[in-house]
Amino acid sequence: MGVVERERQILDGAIQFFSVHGFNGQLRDLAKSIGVTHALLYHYFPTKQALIDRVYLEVFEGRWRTEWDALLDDPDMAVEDKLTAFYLEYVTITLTQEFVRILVFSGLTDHTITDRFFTMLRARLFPRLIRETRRFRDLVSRAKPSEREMELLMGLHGGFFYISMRRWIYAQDVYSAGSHEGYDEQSVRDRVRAYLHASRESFGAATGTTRKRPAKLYSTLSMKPVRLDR
Amino acid sequence: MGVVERERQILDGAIQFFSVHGFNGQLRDLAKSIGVTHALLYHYFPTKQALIDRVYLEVFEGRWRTEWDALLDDPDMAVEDKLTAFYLEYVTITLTQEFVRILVFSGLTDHTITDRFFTMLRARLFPRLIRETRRFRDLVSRAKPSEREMELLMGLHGGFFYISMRRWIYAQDVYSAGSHEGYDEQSVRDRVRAYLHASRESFGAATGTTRKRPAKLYSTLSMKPVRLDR
DNA sequence: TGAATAATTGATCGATCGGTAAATAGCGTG
DNA sequence: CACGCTATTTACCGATCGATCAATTATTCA
Repeated sequence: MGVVERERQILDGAIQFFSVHGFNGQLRDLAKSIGVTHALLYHYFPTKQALIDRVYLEVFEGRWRTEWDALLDDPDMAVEDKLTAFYLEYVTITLTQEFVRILVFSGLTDHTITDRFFTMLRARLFPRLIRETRRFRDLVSRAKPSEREMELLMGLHGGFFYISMRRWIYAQDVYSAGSHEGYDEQSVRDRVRAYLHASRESFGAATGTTRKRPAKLYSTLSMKPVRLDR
Repeated sequence: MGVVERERQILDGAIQFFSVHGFNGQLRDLAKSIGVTHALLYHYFPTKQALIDRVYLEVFEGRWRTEWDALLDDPDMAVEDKLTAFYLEYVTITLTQEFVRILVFSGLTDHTITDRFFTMLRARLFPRLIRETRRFRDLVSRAKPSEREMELLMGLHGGFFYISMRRWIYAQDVYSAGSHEGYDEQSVRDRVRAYLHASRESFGAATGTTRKRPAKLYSTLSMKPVRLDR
């Protein structure tokens, strides 16, 4: 077998294997699951740690779709539809078995992958969600989100993460009677609406230094490529 | 040292140790953290697995406060206050570092503790929360919750679980500027309100076989000790 | 105090597991 | 076919780790 295919095969096998057995899993067992001897692994990866690092890299990279930036920045889309569409994809594409389990394994030991992942969420996702949430209540502001604001968002986000916890960590059979084999759109929408309306109720009108704009005008106004605050 | 104190000491040390290092942690290291030799552990526990089983038992039992049954069944308390009070305690009392980390370690390998814990939640907590949610929308029904109804609830519940995920698995510093050192009451209330109002909006009025009662009457009517459906 | 008993340790075994290296099988090329 | 190179395996090393047990220290009690 060619060196590149074999490496690919080992990597895929390792992702699958480690996501199930954790990084304490034996290389001999991993090799057996691929159908080779454990000594062969050392032909492609110098140490176990090097293999683990590659696994980290593989499951992490490309986990965020660049289209999501555009989706979340789209000024013509209703906030509710946008968040619903996003989380529907996020749950099925990002929160896969391998990713979630490896993320949690990582979180329990070294925090290499969790730290990187959360840094990314804080940079690319949360500011956009906060901005859209404010937009939903006809408010435009670049002010740093209050902790209360963030916690409400974390409630939404964590609720979705919990779906994959139940699925891939606790091995529960999760509701999936929805349309496409993934999670049910209606349930995503329910949660998004709950969140948005609660936000409106809790933080309702703009005061002080924040500016308020009519919804109609704002929603058709092309948003500048938003500088993601910190 | 007396046999009972030593066993207690080993058990406490084991809970702490395993919650940090997982169950692959070496008995020699555990023993060192206690200040004894690893051979001594075998004087109190026949095998490593036996010790692990006791650890499972210890962290699991008493994790659910019996007062919570009464709290959730209290007919005179407003639903919003009740859920807020409950989750505020739940997050600080149940979702401790040792418990959450051991729960997750268990979930990643054998599912002994997660299965038991979820069985308990499904028996003691979720039916009560569904009942109270329905009560909030002036509805009394023993009908099996629809999957949509359950998923909305899972969104709330999972959001709270996510707090301890961030804290104890991902080692993020979580919002805790609230009153008592635990989680902030306002943020709990925000989420509970979001959930309850979304429930009212989504499932609003009673139809078909379900019965509807005036809120006033219902809220002062002493609820029979509720049979927890399955 | 001293013998009996309990608590604790040190030494050791055997299996596991990451890593190494020599031997072998497979394969392309002149 | 033979040569050379790569892919793969077999055998082995050394450290780790659960488990055992005889030896040693502490404790109890007559």
